Amino acid sequence: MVSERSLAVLRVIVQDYVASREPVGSKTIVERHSFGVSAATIRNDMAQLEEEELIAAPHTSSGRVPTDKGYRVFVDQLTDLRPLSAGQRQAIETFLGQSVDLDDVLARTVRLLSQLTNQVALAQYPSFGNARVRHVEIVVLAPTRLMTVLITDTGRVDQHLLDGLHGLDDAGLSELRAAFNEALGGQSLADATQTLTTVPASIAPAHRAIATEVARSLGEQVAANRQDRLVMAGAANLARTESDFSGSIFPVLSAIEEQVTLLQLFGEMEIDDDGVAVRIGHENEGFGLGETSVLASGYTASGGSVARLGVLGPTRMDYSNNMVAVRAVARYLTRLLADD
Amino acid sequence: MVSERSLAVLRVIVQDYVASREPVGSKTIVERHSFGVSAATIRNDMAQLEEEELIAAPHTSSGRVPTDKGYRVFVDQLTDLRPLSAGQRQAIETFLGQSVDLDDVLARTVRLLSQLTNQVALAQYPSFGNARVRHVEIVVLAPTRLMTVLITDTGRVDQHLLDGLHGLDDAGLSELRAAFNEALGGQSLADATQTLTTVPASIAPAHRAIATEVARSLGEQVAANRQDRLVMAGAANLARTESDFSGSIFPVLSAIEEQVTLLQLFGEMEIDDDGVAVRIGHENEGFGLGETSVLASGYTASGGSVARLGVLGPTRMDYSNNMVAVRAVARYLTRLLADD
DNA sequence: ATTGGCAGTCACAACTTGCGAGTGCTAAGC
DNA sequence: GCTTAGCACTCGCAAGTTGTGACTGCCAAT
Repeated sequence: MVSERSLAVLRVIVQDYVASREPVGSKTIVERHSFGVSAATIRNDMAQLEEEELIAAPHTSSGRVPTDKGYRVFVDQLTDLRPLSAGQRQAIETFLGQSVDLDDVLARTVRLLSQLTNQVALAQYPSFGNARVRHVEIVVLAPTRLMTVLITDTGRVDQHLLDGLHGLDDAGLSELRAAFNEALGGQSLADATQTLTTVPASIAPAHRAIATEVARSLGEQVAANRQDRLVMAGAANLARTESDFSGSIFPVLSAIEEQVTLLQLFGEMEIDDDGVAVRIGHENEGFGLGETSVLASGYTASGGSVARLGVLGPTRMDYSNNMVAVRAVARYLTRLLADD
Repeated sequence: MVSERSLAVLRVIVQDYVASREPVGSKTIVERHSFGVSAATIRNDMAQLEEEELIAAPHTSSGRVPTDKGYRVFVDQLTDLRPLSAGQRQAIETFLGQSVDLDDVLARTVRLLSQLTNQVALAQYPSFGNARVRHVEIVVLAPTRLMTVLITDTGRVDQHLLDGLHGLDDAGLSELRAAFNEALGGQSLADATQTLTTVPASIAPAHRAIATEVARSLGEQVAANRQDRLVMAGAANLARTESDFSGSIFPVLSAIEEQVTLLQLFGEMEIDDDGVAVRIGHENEGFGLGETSVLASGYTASGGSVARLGVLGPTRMDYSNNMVAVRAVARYLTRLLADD
């Protein structure tokens, strides 16, 4: 079992190592922190911590470095995150307050978060949730090519191309447009999926084939709401912290370009009430991110749907500070998007 | 003046250096290429090239490396770019052919291009050009918050949020929706800007204030068509080629996150008929990209508007190969987007 | 349980050395 | 006049060497 003081020692080891990037030894600890005991005692505690695999020595007779397990214990012990400074709160409000649309809100959010944390920031687009169909538009791009546009009352807009269609005239187009809008307008997306299949039957035979295609296309758009998109900012911060990665940052950059991977990773993280979830180092091994940690929180969009946002960086990061930033931004975003 | 053979020597120096990343000496040249002369002669030619500042020696008595000026001469001499292999053509077609909408086309394009070149690939969204208004939608997100959506017949969709509005009921909303669609539908964007200002006058006084706001919002959307967006892929390739940059890749990554910068850079590049423009090294100094080269070509979108696409990478890159890839993808994209 | 002391370990930086690649120059050859 | 062989010279780089300093682990004393 690790003593209370040993945990305190772990804490300062993590803090000092994160701050200085250098293995920390017993002597530095007693110098920089007032433990009221001698270096030798600290050494005994460190032996305990090493026994439990919370810290490790990069090479014999050098200072110690936290292991992933050590970071985990450290993070789990963090309970009272101290709030942001007034200036930082101010920055969030002024920066996000000027957004013009959802795209803009999220773009600004990730830029802000990456600046607050000096890490890569990620945000997931909110899913449709219980949105309703606001309007359906069918646009002719070329004689045989159409685009369908689906607008929901949560402000999301989806487009889809259709090609290789024949025999559609202006009258038919009007008929289709009217029929789909009539049938779908105001319906929830869940209902719309059902309704869609019945529309083609009500269309004049001459255009029924096209109607079926359009229905299929819209169906895909409705279905597509689940595979959300992701916005990202601050990838340059990875280059700054490059030396925290054993090899090149190439695999890390590759991994974060794969949005699918990140969405899956986000999806696996369980966020407890109002908090921030943390995945550390090897816990992300399967995603090609074994040397990075991910912090995530959730925000609520106007439709009531919950989406994720967070930061990603080297295992050696300032967890305390970054958790505060992620939580604060998530909360503010929820407030901003709330139906006020 | 540089002799004909000296230029040939420059050519092989560039090729060998790009391939091996090592300064190339006179001996290696005669070994690997059949010039029919001895190393000493090559040395004389190299002295000529050095005189003209086309090559330089990293340190006394080591092989030579092309200067930016050397790359420039090399690129300008490239005339007959040999076409892509059949397999690569096939890859382009199958990969881009499955796209579902414009977002998807461009996302696939940059991914493809970054794979073909092993560099960072960029593509600019086509601007509205001479598009026409297809439909205007006004969506209520919350009692005092609206979203305006503008759809054009080129398939572009723009959204904009409005906040702090009061006194809008369902009837007013219908009136606005009808009035704006009636007034704008089918108009070119240039005309729409004028028309917009006249709409509020036709609205019942109770909603005129809101109508003015909506008109302003739509006006901004029309205006926003000129500041285009950019998509990007393959940033990880920068990490792969990291050693080609003198310091860290941090400044480079920072620079390419600034889309404004890149759009400006693209804007400054003049693309001659059906070709590929190249900016080398220090020519991009002002953009914080003094150690990178940018290749760009243009493609034509359905509206007839021309947008840019290209790749960015370290000065030491395979210009020949990459120019071929950029040109081929640009051409295919134009064909794909053409009204066929 | 805590402490001072001490021997032992090991990474790292500074320095030295030898090697090899490559150049520039000169004088002779075609 | 262009080309060539030969040779002295220059350096970067890798390998080997040494000294230093930071730590640890253990032991005996408090």
